[in-house]
Amino acid sequence: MTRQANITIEDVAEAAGVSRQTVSRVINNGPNVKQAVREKVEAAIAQLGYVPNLSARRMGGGKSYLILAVNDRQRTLDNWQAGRGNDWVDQMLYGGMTECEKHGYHLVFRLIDTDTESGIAQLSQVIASLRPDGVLLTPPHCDNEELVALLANRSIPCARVGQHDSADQINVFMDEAGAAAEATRYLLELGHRRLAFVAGSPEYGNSRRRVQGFREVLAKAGQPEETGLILDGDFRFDRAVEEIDKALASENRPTAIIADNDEMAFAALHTADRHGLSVPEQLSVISFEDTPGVRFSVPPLTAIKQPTAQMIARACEKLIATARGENGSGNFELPYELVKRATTAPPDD
Amino acid sequence: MTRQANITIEDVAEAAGVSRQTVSRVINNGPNVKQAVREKVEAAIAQLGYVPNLSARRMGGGKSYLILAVNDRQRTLDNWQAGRGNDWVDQMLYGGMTECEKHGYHLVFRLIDTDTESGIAQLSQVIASLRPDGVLLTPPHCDNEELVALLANRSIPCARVGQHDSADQINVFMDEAGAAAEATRYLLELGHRRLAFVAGSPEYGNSRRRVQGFREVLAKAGQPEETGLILDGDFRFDRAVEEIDKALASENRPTAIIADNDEMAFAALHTADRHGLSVPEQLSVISFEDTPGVRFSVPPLTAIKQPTAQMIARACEKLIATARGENGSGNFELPYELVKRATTAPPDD
DNA sequence: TCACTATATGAGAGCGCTCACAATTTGCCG
DNA sequence: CGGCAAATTGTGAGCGCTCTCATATAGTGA
Repeated sequence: MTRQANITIEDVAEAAGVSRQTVSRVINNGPNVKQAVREKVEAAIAQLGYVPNLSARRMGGGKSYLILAVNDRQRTLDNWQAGRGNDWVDQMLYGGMTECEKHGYHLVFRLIDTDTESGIAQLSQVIASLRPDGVLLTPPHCDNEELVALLANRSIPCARVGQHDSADQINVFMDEAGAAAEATRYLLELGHRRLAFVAGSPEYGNSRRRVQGFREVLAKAGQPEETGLILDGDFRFDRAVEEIDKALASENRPTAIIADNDEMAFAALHTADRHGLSVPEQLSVISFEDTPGVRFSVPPLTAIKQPTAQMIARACEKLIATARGENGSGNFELPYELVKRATTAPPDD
Repeated sequence: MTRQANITIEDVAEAAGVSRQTVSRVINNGPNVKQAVREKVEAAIAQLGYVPNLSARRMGGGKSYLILAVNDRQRTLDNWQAGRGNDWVDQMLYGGMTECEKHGYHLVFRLIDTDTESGIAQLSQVIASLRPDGVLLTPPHCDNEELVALLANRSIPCARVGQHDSADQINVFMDEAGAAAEATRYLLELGHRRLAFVAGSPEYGNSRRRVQGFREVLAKAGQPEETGLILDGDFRFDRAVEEIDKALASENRPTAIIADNDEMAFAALHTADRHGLSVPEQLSVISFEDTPGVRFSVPPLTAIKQPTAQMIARACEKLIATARGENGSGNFELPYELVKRATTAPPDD
C-alpha cells in the first residue's frame, strides 16, 4: 500500500521522462505515441499506481466518465418504502454497473419525478452538477419528449430503454406487444376462453403496447369482446388484489390471468387462494417478470422473461460509444422469452 | 428552459454585481456575508438557474459531494445473475439515496471483492478516481480492517454498517445477537424444543453474532446441546434447501427453523412443502428479513425486521456531517423488531 | 540529397471552482 | 472624532487534467 496520497499525471510524466501530454495520450489510448514510449509510460503508471482524477479530467474539457441512469421516482420510492423489492431497479443496476465498469465508467443512479415540470427541474439540476457523458431514460421517462429535448439541447447523448423507433437516438426495447400476444395465444391454445389482463398503467408505453397485443390476438382469433377483460392494476399489489377480487367474484370469472408485472401476478395467486381457487387447476396465471425471482414463488410462475439487464447494458454500451464519438445510435430490439412453469394449465371446467 | 449551456459562478457574480468569492460563500452557506448581498446573489442564482459544477468544486480543493457506498461484489452479482432480488441492496439505495439527496450529495454505488487483495486494489482505484467525501462499508467489508486502514490512510471518512464499537469511527448497527435471542426465546415459549438455525456465513460478523445469540438463549434456558442445530446455508437458497432437507429427513427433525435471511426462509418453506409438512402447524419458520417483501409470501413470514434503510441513511448522514468538519463519529444502534406473522405456532406433536 | 509530408512530442492556456490572503468597509470605544 | 478590531468583500493562485497549437523528428519520393 503506497502512502503517497495524490499521484498526478505530472508525477507519471516525470517518472517516465516525458511530458504531461504524452501521458495523457497514453491513458486515453490516443494515437501518435511510439510503442516504446507507451510502454515506458505504462510501466510508470503501474509502478506509481496512478489513477486519473475524474474531476480533473472533466475540468480539462474531457469526459466525465459518468453515466446517469434515471428511473421513475414515485414508483421506485413507493416500492422501497412499502418494502417491496424493486426487481427492475436491481436488474437495471446489474446491467448498468457491469457494463459501465467494463469501460472504466461509473454509473450514477437517480430518481426523477414523472411530473414533467419537476422532472425537468430535477434532471437539469443533476446534469448541470454532474455533467454526465450520457443519460439513460427508462419507462416512463423514455416516453417524455421534453426530457429528451432538454438533453439534446445540452448535447448530452441519451438512451431510451423501452422506447421504440424514435428517430436519431439510442433506443433499446423488446417486442412488448408480441410478448403479450404470445402469452395470450398460449392460453387460448390451452383452451382458455375467459381471459383477464391486469394492466399496469397507461402512462407507460410498454403497458399500452401489451394491452394492444393481448387485444389483437383475441380479435384475430375471432373471440367475442368479453373474452378479454382488461383490469387496471397500476402495477401495484393492493390495487391488483381489488380488481382481481371483483373479477373472480363475477359469474363468468376468468380462468386465466396475465399480469403486467410480478407483483400483480402475486396478487393473482393471493386472491385465488382467498377465493379457494387452486392454481393452475382452476386459474392460470402468467406474469411479465422483471426478474426470475418469481421462480421461488409457490407454485413457480409462468412468465414472460424480460431482458432488463441486457437492455440497460446495451444502452450503456451505446451511450459510451457515442461519448467516444462513435455514433452508437440506432434501434436495438432484444429477445424476450415465455418461460412455462407451474401456474398454467388447461382450464378445469 | 434556458438555452445557455454553461452558467458559471462568474456569470452569477456579474449578474449580482459581486465577486466570485462572494457567490461561493453564498452557495456554501459561509459566514460573513451581509444579508442584503446574500439575497441579491440568491436572486441571481435563481434567475440564471445556476448549479455549481461538481468537478470544479472538487478541483478547487473543496468537497466532491460524492458518497461511495460499497457492497459485497460476488454475493450481489450472484443474486442479480440468478435473478434473485437484492433486497439488501434495494434498502441500501433507498436509505442512501434519499439521505444524500437531502444534503445535495450524490450516492455512487460500487461492488468490491471480499478477497482482501483485490478489494484493496478496487477500492483504492475507485477512491483515487472519484475522490468521494466519504465511504460507506457494509458487511462483510465493514469487518475488514485493511480497507478501513486504507481509507484512514487517505483520510477519507468511513462509516461501517453492521460493525459494533470499533474505535473512533462511524459505526451503525443493530443488536444482532439480541434479535436472534428474541426469536429463539419466542420459539421456546411456543413450546418448541428442537430448533434449527440456518446460518449465513461465518465470514459475516453479523451472522456469527446471531448464531451466538441463538446458542446463548438455549444454554441459559438449560436446554441440552442437541436442542439447537446449526445449519450452514451460506445465505443461499439452494444451499439452504440441501441442509434443511437433511435436517427434516432426520429422525428428530426440528419443529422450528430460524433462517439468517429471507431467501433461506423461503428455502425452508419450499423444503417443508416437499416433505409434506405444513407451515406453521408442523414447522415454524422465522426469518431475518432484509425487506418486508416477505409479507407477500404464502404464508406471510414471521421475521426479524432489520432497519437496513435507516442504518444506511444514518451512516450517510454522519459521513456528510464529518465531511463538513462536524465530527459525526460514534456508535449508533438502531432498533430491530420481531414481526409475528403466520409462519409460527406451537409445535404439533 | 533536399524539399515536403506524416508522425511524434511538448508548451501554454484554461476549464470553474475554492483556497489563503490582502483590501476594504463597518462598528464601537474612549 | 481618531483609531483599532471585527466584519465583509475582493484578488491571485492553483487544483489536475485535456484542449489547441507549435515544435521536433521520421519517412517519403524526385
